[in-house]
Amino acid sequence: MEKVDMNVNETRASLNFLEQIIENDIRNGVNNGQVLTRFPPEPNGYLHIGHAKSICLNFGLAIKYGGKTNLRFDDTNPTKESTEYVNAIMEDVKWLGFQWQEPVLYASDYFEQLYQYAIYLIKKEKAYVCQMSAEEISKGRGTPQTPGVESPWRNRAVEESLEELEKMRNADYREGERVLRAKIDMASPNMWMRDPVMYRIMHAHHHRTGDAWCIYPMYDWAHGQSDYIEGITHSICTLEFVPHRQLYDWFIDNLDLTGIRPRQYEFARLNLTYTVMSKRKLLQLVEEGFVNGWDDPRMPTVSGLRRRGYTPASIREFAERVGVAKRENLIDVSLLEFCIREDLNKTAPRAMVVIDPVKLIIDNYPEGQTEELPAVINPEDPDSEKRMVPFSRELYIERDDFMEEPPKKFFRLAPGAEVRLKYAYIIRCDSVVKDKNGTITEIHCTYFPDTKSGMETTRKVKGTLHWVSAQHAVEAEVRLYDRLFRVPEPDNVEEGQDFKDFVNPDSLKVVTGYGEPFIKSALPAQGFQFERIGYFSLDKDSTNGKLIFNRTVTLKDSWAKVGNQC
RNA sequence: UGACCGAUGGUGUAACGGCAGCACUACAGAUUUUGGUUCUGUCUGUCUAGGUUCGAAUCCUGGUCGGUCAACCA
Repeated sequence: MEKVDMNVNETRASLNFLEQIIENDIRNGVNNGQVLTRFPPEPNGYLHIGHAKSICLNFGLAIKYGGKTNLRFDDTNPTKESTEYVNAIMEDVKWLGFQWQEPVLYASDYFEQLYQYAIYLIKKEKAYVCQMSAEEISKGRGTPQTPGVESPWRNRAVEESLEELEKMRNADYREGERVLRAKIDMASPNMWMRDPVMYRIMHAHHHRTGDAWCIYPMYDWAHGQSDYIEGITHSICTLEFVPHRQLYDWFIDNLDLTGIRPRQYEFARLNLTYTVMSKRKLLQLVEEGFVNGWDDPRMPTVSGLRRRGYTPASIREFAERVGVAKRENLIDVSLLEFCIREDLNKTAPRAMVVIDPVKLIIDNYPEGQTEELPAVINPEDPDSEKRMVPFSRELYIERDDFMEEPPKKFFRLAPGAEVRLKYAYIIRCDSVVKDKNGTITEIHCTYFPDTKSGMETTRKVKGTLHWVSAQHAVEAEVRLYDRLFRVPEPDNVEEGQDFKDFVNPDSLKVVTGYGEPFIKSALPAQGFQFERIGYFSLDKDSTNGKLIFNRTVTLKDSWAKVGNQC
């Protein structure tokens, strides 16, 4: 007995508030200790990193406590929803590594049941058909400080409301002419209790139910009931739904339901610096051509992150580190970047690629000679295999790796300086050739044959450079991605300013670089690390037979640092 | 100035009446065939005023600050 308590206390120390709630419920035998959560996206856009947090939470909780998670599409507003979004969402959830309880569910599966529930409430005199206009209803609701006024239709006969509702369903009315309202309390301090709308008329084609319905339930009249029908135990949503909870409970109470009682809990949604997270705004970026689609690698969408080289594990880790609480937060993107670096560092194959090439010629290396030098594919992996890298007299190195007049702490190549070429020899720079504009076109060096990689040598160098053999190099089209926004809080700019004014015009650059032949054979491995340049991944796109890489410029990488130093 | 939610380093998040801890960031050092990785260290924190208590980040009261709510969106 004592031992159990101690264990509880020990594990408790690291539990978030939702885990505490669930453990309490299990301990108290609530729902026989069953846990069934749900992830309920509206299919009106692609999932973003904020949804990923919710997914990890809902699925993670169920996994931790031996439960299941439903995937339910909250498809109650046909004008905004589509099958394209449904499919994209399913793909993203699967890609993140989670399995929902089959089958996939839809709020629209319950339209008939909801309709019957509505009849029940009308008969109980807890709902009525109102024929005020949207504007009148809104006005009648009052303000948070002042009570609203009751609708003149509020106390109409039950039979009348029943008939009206049927007429609504039978398309006897145009949009806006009738709504079904719950009869609660027009003076409630909670605006959502002032006779909220349950059904509205929409003569719209639904992506699943087609034209079967012309009345559609509102969120509040669909969500809790869907939870109940499915037997959801813990219905977890974001903080802005806190005021809805009272209504959520009211519907369930007044329906006199006797099954598993779902409970709503709220957590703070994710906010990220330099990132817009609202679906509405992301849709604008897509529609107005700021990006090339929902899955543009600069987008904070799950599909965008995927194309950018993020792994499912890194996103799950991020969700874990971000934590769960009820206070507003603004997470630094550097945490997300840390998570992908941490993952890729352990798993990503390495290769050398030169993005901004300048030719380096080793004058004392025999013309026409080629050597195959062994290189480690992944130094973090003890079992890593080796690849052979061709070496010859003419190489490309990074333009930034050479400075004619180096500052004091510059460890790389400069006139008279010595550096090691990774996996190869130590070289010394003797001279440079420039074109008429003063741009360096060739760097001439001497190599020391007795410094070949693996040999003992007394020569000490501070710098090591990556390189590719000019004649063997594979040409690669490289896409460099920077942050989409220039400001930390694009969601929160000053009044009168548009978040789109802060889109970074340089967020995408396409350049041609040169890579080892190895990268060609390693296709289509996901997640590359290029020596000293940073992490790359292969994009799905491949045009003109060229290799396309995503470069995550915002990831920590010394290449960018050097750029800043100069 | 209605109701509700919240307030712990630059950023997140723990501590549930008993030593304010962890991670990210930043900076410094060590290692390094890339300035990466790895390792070590440093800086910085309980919104405020009272109260309860041997003892308060934690409980109570007032204040301050931030957020949410008046769609026939979700």
